[in-house]
Amino acid sequence: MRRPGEQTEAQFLAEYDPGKYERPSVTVDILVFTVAEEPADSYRRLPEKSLKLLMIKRGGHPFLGKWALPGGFVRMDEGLDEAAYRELREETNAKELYLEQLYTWGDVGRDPRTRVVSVSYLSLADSGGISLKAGDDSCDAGWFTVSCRLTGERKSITEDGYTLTRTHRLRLTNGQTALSAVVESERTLEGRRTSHRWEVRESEGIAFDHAKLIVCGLERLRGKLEYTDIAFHLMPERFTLTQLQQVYETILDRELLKANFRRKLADRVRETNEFTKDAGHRPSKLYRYHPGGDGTEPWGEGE
Amino acid sequence: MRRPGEQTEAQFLAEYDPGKYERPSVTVDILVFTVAEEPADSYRRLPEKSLKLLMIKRGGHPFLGKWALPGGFVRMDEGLDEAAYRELREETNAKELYLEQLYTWGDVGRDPRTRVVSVSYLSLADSGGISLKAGDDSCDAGWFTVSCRLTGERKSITEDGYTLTRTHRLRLTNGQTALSAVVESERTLEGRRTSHRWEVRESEGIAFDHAKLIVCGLERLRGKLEYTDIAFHLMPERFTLTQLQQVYETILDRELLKANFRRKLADRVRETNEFTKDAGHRPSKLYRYHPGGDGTEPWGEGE
DNA sequence: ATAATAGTGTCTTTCAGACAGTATAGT
DNA sequence: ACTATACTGTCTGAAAGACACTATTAT
Repeated sequence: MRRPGEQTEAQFLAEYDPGKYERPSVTVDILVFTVAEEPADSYRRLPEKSLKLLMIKRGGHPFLGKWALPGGFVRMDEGLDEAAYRELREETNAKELYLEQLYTWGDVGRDPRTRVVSVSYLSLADSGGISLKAGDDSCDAGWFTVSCRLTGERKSITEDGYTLTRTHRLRLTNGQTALSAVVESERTLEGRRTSHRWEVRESEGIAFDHAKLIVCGLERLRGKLEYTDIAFHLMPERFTLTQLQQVYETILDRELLKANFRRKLADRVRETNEFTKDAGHRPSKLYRYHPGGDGTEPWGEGE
Repeated sequence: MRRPGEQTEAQFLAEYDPGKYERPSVTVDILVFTVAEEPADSYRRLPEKSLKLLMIKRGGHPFLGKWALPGGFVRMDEGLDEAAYRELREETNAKELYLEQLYTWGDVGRDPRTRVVSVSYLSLADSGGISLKAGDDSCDAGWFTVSCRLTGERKSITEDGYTLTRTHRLRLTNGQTALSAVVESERTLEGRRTSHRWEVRESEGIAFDHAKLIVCGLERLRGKLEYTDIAFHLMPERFTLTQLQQVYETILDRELLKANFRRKLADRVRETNEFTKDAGHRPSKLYRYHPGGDGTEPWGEGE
């Protein structure tokens, strides 16, 4: 860096020694969500839906036997998105998944091995459900039903601002396996300075700090659901409007009024001539996604 | 990773060799925006405002003499946000800046020295303008007036989706120094798969791929302006509603109707007993930010 | 008085929310 | 006939957009 006038850029690059400084490792971690149908209670009732998240059982240290998000180290010759796609292909048989960068986590102590900076991604699979690759000798993958509830909210006003602390209880279940965690989100305003921190308070069965990546990603998924067309990545090619509404309701964890929902999504959807059949009630028209909608897919990356 | 049963986690960690794999470097790059007043034309007219961005002149290779975003390598013992704050303090005298993570850039060839993954941040300074540190021997910092215009938009419909290409012309000026770039954003939908790429087509005087970080960050700033209270970080402690409106207009690059603007922001603002004076016209009431507003600062990170 | 900005009132349109009603398959 | 879902019509109130109007200071 010093005495730059004495070197051309080409000389500088030729003599550059990348080994001079110690560096963090860089990984990608991917939140793969899907909405799946639970077995139906009765021949008439529509099946319930639930939100699922793909987790991988760790086959090595650290956190041996705990469950982690799919992901891994970024190689020197691949971009970040590329690495995320590669990791996805290593775990699943799906090729065409939605993928979007979420947030980058780089706290100092978050991996016991060494300093790790982790770029998290959001991925969505259609409710047909993608198939998982047969587990290698040392690892195992599974879809976990996600439930995340706000269990506490505390706002304390200080003289110069406030602190808003929200406590979330995350539960992941897959058959007899149950994982859980308590994650706190703390938003502070002090004068002009704001900060937002996520902290894992308890974590049972979930590796690393992945519980907070999950809770944070879930909030983002909910947010984006309301102002983008992201939901269609969770749908099969053809679907009924009720199915679409169920996907919204499942993720938002709240009921919506049918008439209003249909009005709002009418311009993002095109009807087909097909109908469902063999349900215990009136058949329902099938629709396809129609992207042109209103054109206002809002800006940028990351959101 | 192999034969995990033979080792405890403690043993594994003790023997872990972080030097085994080659790793990327990790940097932070910060977009520091502010809105500044241009010198007034007449004693009566209100001064015009313009959006400014902090840039640093490179004092070493690579890109010697070009202008880059403030930033630098993340140290092994500091978190990402911490690194961003440290870099900001190294360049400016401001302590209390708004800081928010934006996006992480990790294309393979983006730095000629070595593989660099760069976490970009958005920072806002109030229009009082923060003072810059005296330049070191080898570098120089300055506020550049930002202008970014959409110069082309092309949508091509394919059989299975579409491609939307938008071309932006970015101009940065500071006195006689003028930098410019052409940045393309390409959004593709093919069946279920979507992708979004940013590409720098031309870049005059701007180091690395920073032109695209700037254009992408600017889009995010515009987006967030409309649905968060982010704008108040650009305001001094007390301000008039017209000043606040000017900040919105400057960033959005479009005029707003006064009555509607005031109605919309009424609940985020508290009046004081003070007024401006010595303007060539009716004095204006001064306001303060009132956070409680509607409480709906929407979710998560990044976003 | 005048120029320039400060600030208010109100009309219209759009849209979200709520809810009541009709339609139609399968058993 | 009955059940469960499919689908539509319409009322209300809130908010966005547009615009016209009044108020107040320094020169």
